[in-house]
Amino acid sequence: MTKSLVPVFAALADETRWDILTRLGARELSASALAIELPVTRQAIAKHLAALADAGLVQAAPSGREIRYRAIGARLSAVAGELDRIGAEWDGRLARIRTIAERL
Amino acid sequence: MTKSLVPVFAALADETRWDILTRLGARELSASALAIELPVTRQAIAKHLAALADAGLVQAAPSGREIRYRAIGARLSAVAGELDRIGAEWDGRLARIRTIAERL
DNA sequence: CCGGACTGCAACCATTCGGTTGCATTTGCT
DNA sequence: AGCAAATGCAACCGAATGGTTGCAGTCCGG
Repeated sequence: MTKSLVPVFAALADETRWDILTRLGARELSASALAIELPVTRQAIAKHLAALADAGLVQAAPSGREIRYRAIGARLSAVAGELDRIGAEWDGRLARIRTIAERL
Repeated sequence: MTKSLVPVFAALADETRWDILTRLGARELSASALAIELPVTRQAIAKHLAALADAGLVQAAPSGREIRYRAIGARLSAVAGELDRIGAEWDGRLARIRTIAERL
């Protein structure tokens, strides 16, 4: 496993996308609704939502003629878990090497 | 606080950079040494290292005429912590809203 | 049933970005 | 001292990316 993670970070590596995410973390909103609050076009937001949905960070909820989105915190936490694991592994290995070096 | 995080994700949003990071997580290496193992130029790697150092994910250790780098796992874990916190917050709020909605 | 609100698709534009080549500079080792 | 190895800087290139405008399609409400 260990499937890339990179696409997720790519999705998170944009200020506008974070703006969208934090709002969706507070309440469900449609693309048009977001377009009113943000300084960009609705189409731009639609693209961002597609990217976020692709990364599993957001979920679409069709409701009548509009589509509301909500942020998936669990996804973010899962990524956090992987990151923490990797970080610990790095520090662990380097510490082990240092120990060996000091023994010489 | 809550300073952007975005630059860090930008640094992590590249496959080559992860390749570099994982190798530096195993052992310290110089830019030239990395250039031998990876399918890109040394200059490209130098740029990546600069970006990673900027994000605090890597630390330079000058040693004679070469500069060895090592991955900073603690930094990654710190970011993981922030992410987890945010994710939990999102799910918390949405759950609270759902509870209120069901009470109607 | 028809008009307005919302979404979807496509072309296009400017900027950023990953990567390369080329050259200058520093620094260690014999 | 002098050569080889390592880094640094700069210009340049193609592809990806965030954003826009414009238009076609869909779907609820009076």
